[in-house]
Amino acid sequence: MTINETELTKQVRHQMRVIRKGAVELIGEEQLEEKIRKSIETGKPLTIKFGMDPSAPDLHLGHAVVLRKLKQMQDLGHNIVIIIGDFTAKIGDPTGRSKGRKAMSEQEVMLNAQTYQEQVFHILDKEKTTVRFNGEWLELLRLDDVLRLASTITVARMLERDDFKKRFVGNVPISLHEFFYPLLQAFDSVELQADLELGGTDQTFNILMGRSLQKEMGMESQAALFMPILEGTDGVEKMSKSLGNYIGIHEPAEVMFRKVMQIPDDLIVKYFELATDIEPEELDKIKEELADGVNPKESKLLLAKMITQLYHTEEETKAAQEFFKEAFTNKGIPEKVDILQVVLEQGNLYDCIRPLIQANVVESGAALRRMISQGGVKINNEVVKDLAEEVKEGDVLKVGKKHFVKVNFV
RNA sequence: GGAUGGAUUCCCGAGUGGCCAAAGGGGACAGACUGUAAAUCUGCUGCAAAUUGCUUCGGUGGUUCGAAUCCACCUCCAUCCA
Repeated sequence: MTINETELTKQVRHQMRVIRKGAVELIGEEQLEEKIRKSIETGKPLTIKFGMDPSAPDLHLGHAVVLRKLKQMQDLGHNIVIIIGDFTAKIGDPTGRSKGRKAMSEQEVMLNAQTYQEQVFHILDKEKTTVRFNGEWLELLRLDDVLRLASTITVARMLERDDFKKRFVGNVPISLHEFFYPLLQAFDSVELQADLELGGTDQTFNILMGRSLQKEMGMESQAALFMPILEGTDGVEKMSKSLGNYIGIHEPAEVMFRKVMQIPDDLIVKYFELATDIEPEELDKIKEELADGVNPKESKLLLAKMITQLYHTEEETKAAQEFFKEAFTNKGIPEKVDILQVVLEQGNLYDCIRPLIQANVVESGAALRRMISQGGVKINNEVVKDLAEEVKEGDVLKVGKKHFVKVNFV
């Protein structure tokens, strides 16, 4: 297949534009352009690396920012390689950590990797994605290989890393083996001969290490593309499961919708940019409206709808919106609520304690008592005063702000 | 290897024999106000069918009527010296 120069240049430009869109930074831009040109000429796709730490198997919108970008590259015909860091999980990524992380068991890692893959393919095309475990090659390294790796970087350079520096200055322990995390994951790039690696800006150090290590090993350096970090629902910290400020991509539509509605107003635009496929013109319109003092709730409703719809069907999304409206705007009882099975003929709230704990509605009986004493528990929209309160078949309990359950005696 | 300081509840941190389920702050949660936003105010924050009982202050054992607090040993961390 021959292709003329003008057409080639056009295609290269197109690809570069797709790649750059929404990214914070692209390092090795000319090299990448050259690689893409070659790829089009030879018909050989680029190898694009994305590393995943199997400690957090629940994917959320923060991960989705990068994954959606990968999908776009996949659509351009490139080869996505997901590296599951089963071996590096033994160290634990020190990124953003203020203390060391406990090593995970092999079983845990495998289980997480499994869950992770299932979720990744909600976004990525399974056929065009390769999944590899870095234990495959890292386990084969000999001590002299490891020493050679370690010799490519100095302690001073390592300590430039923000998280290490903070810990060092703050007298928080840094184990020597943690220094190997960036090195080993850089070695993954060497092994794959990656052309491009993607990650959040928090991965800057790690990914750049891949570049320098490849060069050290006499191969062409990968380009590095950094995507912005998405803040969680608290609007301050990076979205993460452990901070509890995340919106999981597999969460039920109602939960997803509610959580999006919860984000601070000044994050609305960023969420549109990073978590939806909104057209630039439409986003401009929203920005204008926000500036004109239109109630941000309106744009947020649109945002919630768009995000929910990316991961759920249209009906589910609609139902989620109805649920939100009824439960929160109207402070009523939504139509669709979870069923709480209580193994008894009839009873009172005491009998519901165990089932409620099991259903993860409350943490403990004490927590339920606390909420009752503060007026946070309702039966059929009536505030409950104490635990002896009668509960009848079909009653709807509202516990706290967001839990609705219908009681079903069995 | 030596010297010193340290480990407290989700996090930070006070507590050095009983008044300690443990100050204060952060976070989380609940209520008011709202747009389930933000800000603010109030409450609340080990468990248990609960004026009481049970389990918690790095681990184990001890002293004592009584231990987060005293003693012994152990584990881990930091700082300084080598």
